[in-house]
Amino acid sequence: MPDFPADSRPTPPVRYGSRPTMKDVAARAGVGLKTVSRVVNGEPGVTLETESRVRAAIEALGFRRNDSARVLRKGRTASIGLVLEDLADPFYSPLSRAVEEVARANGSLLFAGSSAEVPEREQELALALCARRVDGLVIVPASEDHRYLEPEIAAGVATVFVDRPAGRIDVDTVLTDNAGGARDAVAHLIAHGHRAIGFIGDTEGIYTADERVRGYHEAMASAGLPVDEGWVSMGPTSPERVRSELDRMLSGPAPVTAVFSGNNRVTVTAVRVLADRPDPVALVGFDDFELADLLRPGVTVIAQDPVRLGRTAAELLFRRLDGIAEPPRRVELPGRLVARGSGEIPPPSA
Amino acid sequence: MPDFPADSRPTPPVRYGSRPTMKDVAARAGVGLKTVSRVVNGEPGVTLETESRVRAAIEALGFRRNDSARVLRKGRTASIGLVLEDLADPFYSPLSRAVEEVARANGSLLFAGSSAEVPEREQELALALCARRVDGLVIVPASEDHRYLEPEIAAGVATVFVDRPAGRIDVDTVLTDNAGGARDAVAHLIAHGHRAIGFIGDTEGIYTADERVRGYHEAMASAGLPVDEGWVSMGPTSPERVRSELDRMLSGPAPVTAVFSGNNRVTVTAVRVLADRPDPVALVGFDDFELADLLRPGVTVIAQDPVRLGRTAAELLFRRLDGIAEPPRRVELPGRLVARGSGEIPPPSA
DNA sequence: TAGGGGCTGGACAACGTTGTCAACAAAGGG
DNA sequence: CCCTTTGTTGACAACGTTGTCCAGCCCCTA
Repeated sequence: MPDFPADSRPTPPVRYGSRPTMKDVAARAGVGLKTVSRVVNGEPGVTLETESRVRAAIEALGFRRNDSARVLRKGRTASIGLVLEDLADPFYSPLSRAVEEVARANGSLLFAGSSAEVPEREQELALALCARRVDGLVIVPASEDHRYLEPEIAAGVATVFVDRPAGRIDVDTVLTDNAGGARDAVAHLIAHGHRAIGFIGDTEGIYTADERVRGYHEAMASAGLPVDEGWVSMGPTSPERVRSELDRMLSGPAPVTAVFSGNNRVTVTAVRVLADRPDPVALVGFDDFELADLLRPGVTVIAQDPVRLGRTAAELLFRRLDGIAEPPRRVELPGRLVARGSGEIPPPSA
Repeated sequence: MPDFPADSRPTPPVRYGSRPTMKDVAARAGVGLKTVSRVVNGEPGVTLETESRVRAAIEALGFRRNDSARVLRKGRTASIGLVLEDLADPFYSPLSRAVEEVARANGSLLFAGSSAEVPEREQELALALCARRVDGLVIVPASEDHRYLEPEIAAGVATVFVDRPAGRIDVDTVLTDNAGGARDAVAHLIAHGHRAIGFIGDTEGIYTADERVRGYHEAMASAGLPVDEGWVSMGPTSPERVRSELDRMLSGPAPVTAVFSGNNRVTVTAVRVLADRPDPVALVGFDDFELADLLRPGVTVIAQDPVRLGRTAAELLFRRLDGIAEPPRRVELPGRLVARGSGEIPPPSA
């Protein structure tokens, strides 16, 4: 029941392919542009009667506010970017979900992208996100030098690194205590009687890989155990490499009796390889994975908490966006040893 | 070696907190606004000498083009949106990675969001993405009525549904042949001698769940087998429910000798439950999962191809954006039965 | 009934970019 | 030597929204 003659002004036709704007809505409702804006944004100062007329026009035209224009005007985009190694990696996908959850709670949308462990791609992605003027960035770095982010950070893009630290810039960082977890893993094997323990890790230069091998060496050293040079292998986590390295370690001149695997992909391959062997070999893996408890024996792991990692990082980010100005923080979350059987296999001689 | 006196005009200071614009760059380089735009976009018609002066200014100021403004001007955002049930679900994360990969190949960024199976949240997310003026949407629907998308689609937002069809609108869709896969699964169990086969599926109303239970009934019917009313259970995939339903089916008055589980979460719980039983129970699951081959017995599954699902959907979307105008297409990808042992266990009596 | 105060509504500029168009200089042809 | 052509450059409007500010209007009071 419109209280004005419905046909007193021509209603513009719904144009396909080009969207109606506030101007169109205003024309159709017979009000000013700003009044439409007020209705759309729930601002006060519009009579109920005017508001309902505007709402009817919005409905009729299928109007939806253009947030690009809004962003341009307001400065804030209410979106954050996430750059990680691989969206599909079972370790990172709960992390991204946690980031998304926090973003949602703060009214933000999430841009997500995978670097595929290629430094140039990380940079390309991060800068593309900055060009979109994301309010903040959560980054699992693949590169070693992040000075390229300095202008962005100076311009106010809140930035938090997760899982691995940033290179050559000082920013908020959320990490797991990788070296500590590795020490625990190796100490666990030593406690079960092992002396010859192999380590198969990810490519050298990746922070987590380096920290874990460091923890391995520390644990061996503090137990007074020598490390044979063939016991440590760093490289790509491809099944082929892991398989051949494992075979080498288990059958070389100084064979290992236990294996510490440096991440979940390595662990999975290791489980496969070890299952083919006649004698059981002790195994502890870094990173938990689904069904680890269902295997026989269950796989003992150092479990990180990817959800907490992501949540902590995102919360830190939004605290920055709320204007908290503290020096960059470095949060380190503990790993947790979950004993399931594979790590408690004694050495053959014992 | 600038060929103009470096101090002939005052260089504006780098303002922190607010970013330099093309205007700033132009002022610093002593050129017009449009010339900066040309350099930034690699348009022809700029002398090498002018270009280098502009580049120097860009470098010095840390300028990065504001893509929000660009989007506003150009209309296309070079970004697409992905709405799915759960970013962290091991089934959907390879799908999202595949979508991301195709987006990247087409020069687009990806907005990702989880609906958590809540219809309102799906709609809220999809419309928020439309307000950001994404060029297209890939949606794994959680709701039953998608007419709310009609104005968006009319306005040119390319839209593709994956894994589940859209409700009450006619759009491009990419699905797995769920009923067919379910028929294969049940037929496989029947071929191994089973007559009493239970089905535990996801909540009724979810398309894939309904299709799979339909396939189950079809396979039983076409083998001339009756279905006891206690053999079919639909509901949430929580471990508690799955456990109690399984226990009920296996020990009731008409106990089943084999189980067909309706998705990977159900399957995982089923494996756990069945591992606790003294006698082996045959099991086939819908959806493959990592390590299914490592369990003893290996778990027989109907494998979908989430990567292909995602890739196909995204490619369809970009084909639409390239202006292909065909009626909406419905692509159905086959499932593949992977026999690993658990499905080949004979019934106890045999 | 005139004047003042509180609401409501609209005109206008600005956000940073790109498309259009015209100005200008240098080069070439008659 | 002038006119045309080619190539380089910049002024200006427009994209759709929001913030500022001012003009009416209504109601109340004196």
